[in-house]
Amino acid sequence: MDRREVIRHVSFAGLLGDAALEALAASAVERRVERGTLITLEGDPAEAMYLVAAGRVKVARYSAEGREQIMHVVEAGDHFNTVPIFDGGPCPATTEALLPTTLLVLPRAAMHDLIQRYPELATALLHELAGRLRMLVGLVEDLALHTVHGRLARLLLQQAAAAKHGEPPPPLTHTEMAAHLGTVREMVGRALKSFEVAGLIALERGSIRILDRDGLRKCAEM
Amino acid sequence: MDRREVIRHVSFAGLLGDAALEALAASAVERRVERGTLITLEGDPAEAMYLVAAGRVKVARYSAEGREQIMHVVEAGDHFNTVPIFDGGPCPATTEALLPTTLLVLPRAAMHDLIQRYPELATALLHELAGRLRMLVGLVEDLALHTVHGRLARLLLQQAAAAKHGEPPPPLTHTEMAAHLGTVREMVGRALKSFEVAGLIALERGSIRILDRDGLRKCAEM
DNA sequence: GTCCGCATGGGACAAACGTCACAGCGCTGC
DNA sequence: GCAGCGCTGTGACGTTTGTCCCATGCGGAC
Repeated sequence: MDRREVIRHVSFAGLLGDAALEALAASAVERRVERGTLITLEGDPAEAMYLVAAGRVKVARYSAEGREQIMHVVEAGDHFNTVPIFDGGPCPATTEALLPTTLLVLPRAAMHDLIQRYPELATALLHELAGRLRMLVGLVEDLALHTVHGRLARLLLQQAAAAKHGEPPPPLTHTEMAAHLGTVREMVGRALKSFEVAGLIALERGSIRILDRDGLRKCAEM
Repeated sequence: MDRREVIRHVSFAGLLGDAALEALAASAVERRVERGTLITLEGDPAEAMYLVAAGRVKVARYSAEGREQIMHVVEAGDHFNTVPIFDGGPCPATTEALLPTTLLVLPRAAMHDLIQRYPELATALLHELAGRLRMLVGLVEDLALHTVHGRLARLLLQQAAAAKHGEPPPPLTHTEMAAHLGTVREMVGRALKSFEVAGLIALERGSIRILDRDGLRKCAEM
């Protein structure tokens, strides 16, 4: 696919004019990576931010014992590693391709240059970063103020909502859900089981069907 | 104090030219609030962002049972409620003055206008939001991947580091620490006690002295 | 087919965490 | 002084969460 075509479909393209889009496309370097490729490592110096042209990327941190906390999953049209480009620090998280992925690499210098020339780009990025901040505030609230059951119920409801809005996210494994929820695989399995015996969900091979949306919402407040 | 004088001392003033600073000052409305005043409420529509000219403001979320999770404490020269101005959503958190506080209120429309006229302002805000994001990623990691002991050890080390860098933060009560750490008062008390018997800290009336910095750093990894 | 890796299910147990209750202490305001 | 309030200290208890371990099932690679 043409790079310009890709750029036209990034999440914040609507806020940019044609000239800015052209310039973005001209500054980007394409890079294809396989599933499992580590794109940035937490703590490494950051030279670029990335747009996902196709594929999917996981943004996460890891404990010394190897437990994973996912901050965000970046879909096609979205960006990552944006923070260090603007605050000048090292990469804040480790990022890994979850699928064969095509990236557009935007070097720091190029971004700063583009922002000078196309102020609309700065506005668009402010919008993006603000949204990301809101998401993270939600994640903090979840982790600090709710039980695993509550967080899981919320995750299930979110997934269901996303599925209705067109883009059906791939079914997550228990391990992946655990990494989103700040817990471990076994807890997810047990919590799902308890939702099933309570009649809130039906566990089918590889997928979960919600039977009692309101019941789940009750659980979500724990 | 003169409003312009205040604006000159906001954290990101260094990135702005004189004209932009003047314009910011001209757009701001001053507001004084007592300690304990709620400035924004989570979920309310947002009309403005705020600069703290003097005082201190707490940004937090609350569970249904009343437990508090502090996202951030805003000191003089810093800003808050910035997210909803740029992503268009409601206030993401409840904010409360911890001291008698002087605010500069920057209405959404004024900010958008200023950014059009002074693109440097957008750059400065990108820098700010990126830094805030990095902080929150750290908070998420803490909550998801570390025990209360580990988080507390880190908090003590941070406070000590901040004290060395000139601005001695006010000693926190156990309840306040708990709100930072996503736990409850009793846990903080017990964890401090355990650090004391381990010889890592000395508990003095109202303040905590670090005796074994390296020992604390070890604990911080839990 | 067999083997292997990965996802799942589940039991037993231990550690971490939160709740409740109560007591003491120091300060402020009356 | 004394009452009231907020901060602290502590013990007992139950819940939540995490760890370890093993068994099952499924699918792809060989």
